[in-house]
Amino acid sequence: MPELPEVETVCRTLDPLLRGKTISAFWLGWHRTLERPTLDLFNTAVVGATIESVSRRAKLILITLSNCGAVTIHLRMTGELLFRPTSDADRNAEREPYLRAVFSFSDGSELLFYDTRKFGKIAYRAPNELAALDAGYGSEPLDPAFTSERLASILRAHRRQTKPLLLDQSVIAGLGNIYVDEALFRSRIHPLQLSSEIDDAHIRALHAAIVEILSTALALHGTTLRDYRSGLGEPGQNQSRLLVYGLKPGTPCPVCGSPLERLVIGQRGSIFCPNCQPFPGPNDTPRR
DNA sequence: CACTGAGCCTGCTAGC
DNA sequence: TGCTAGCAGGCTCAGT
Repeated sequence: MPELPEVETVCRTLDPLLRGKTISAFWLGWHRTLERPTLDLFNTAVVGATIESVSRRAKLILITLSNCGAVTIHLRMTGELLFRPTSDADRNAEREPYLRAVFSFSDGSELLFYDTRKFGKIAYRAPNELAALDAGYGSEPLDPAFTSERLASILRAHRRQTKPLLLDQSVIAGLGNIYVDEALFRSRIHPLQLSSEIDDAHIRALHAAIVEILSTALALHGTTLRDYRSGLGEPGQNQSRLLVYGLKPGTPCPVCGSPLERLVIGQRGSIFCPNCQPFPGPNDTPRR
């Protein structure tokens, strides 16, 4: 599932390819893929517009148009954007059933949106809607402003279980289930640990883990477990770096050998090592 | 405010 | 081997 590094890779791939292109037509294959506004209003806003840039906010792809509005695309679980230099009749025959939308450009190229599970969303945001959209998202973890101190203030501003807090896009933008499990494992924090009660050393470890994991994944063009592909159809290479995500409960911890455990937290499967990531009980003495 | 659960979807897999 | 029930989960919304 695409998280920050995967979405960023898609944007970096597509930006040079789409800049300056004029949208000549939009085709919609599944009505719920278009989130807003109506198809008529979407066409009015988008067809004839020229693309200024492709960028990312949280896990959202922003295609900024010449009218200063933007097409936003959320890949959710299985969405894929694929650029094609020419309109090809048999573009991807076996994938055709999952083609949900197509942007055609005036030079004959096109941008295809595939999405097996139909969770992905395309929308148009008028210029005056973009500030509110941006304000709805929290800190970008790869922004230099995301320091260990910033993370500490975020964690202490809430009294919540740490994993759901890290997944909350309005608090920290771009983290998903894979990278949160990996970051908690590396920083030895139990996913249910109360965010306001994490000590300084663990906060520093968590900050370092988040930045390191995301930077490495980005350098390797993302993690491909099944569906994820860049804007040119290339898989990422980060999957070999995952330590615990995807392992089954009972599997020996890669660090200490204890059996890993699985919990469902906020409707998301969570894998962790009960020995490396102990849940701090009420009488627990502070750990060094 | 924090948390829970339903709903959206369909391919894959575990278990019979 | 073949079938089916349940799992996978990002996000929104309603309810406690």
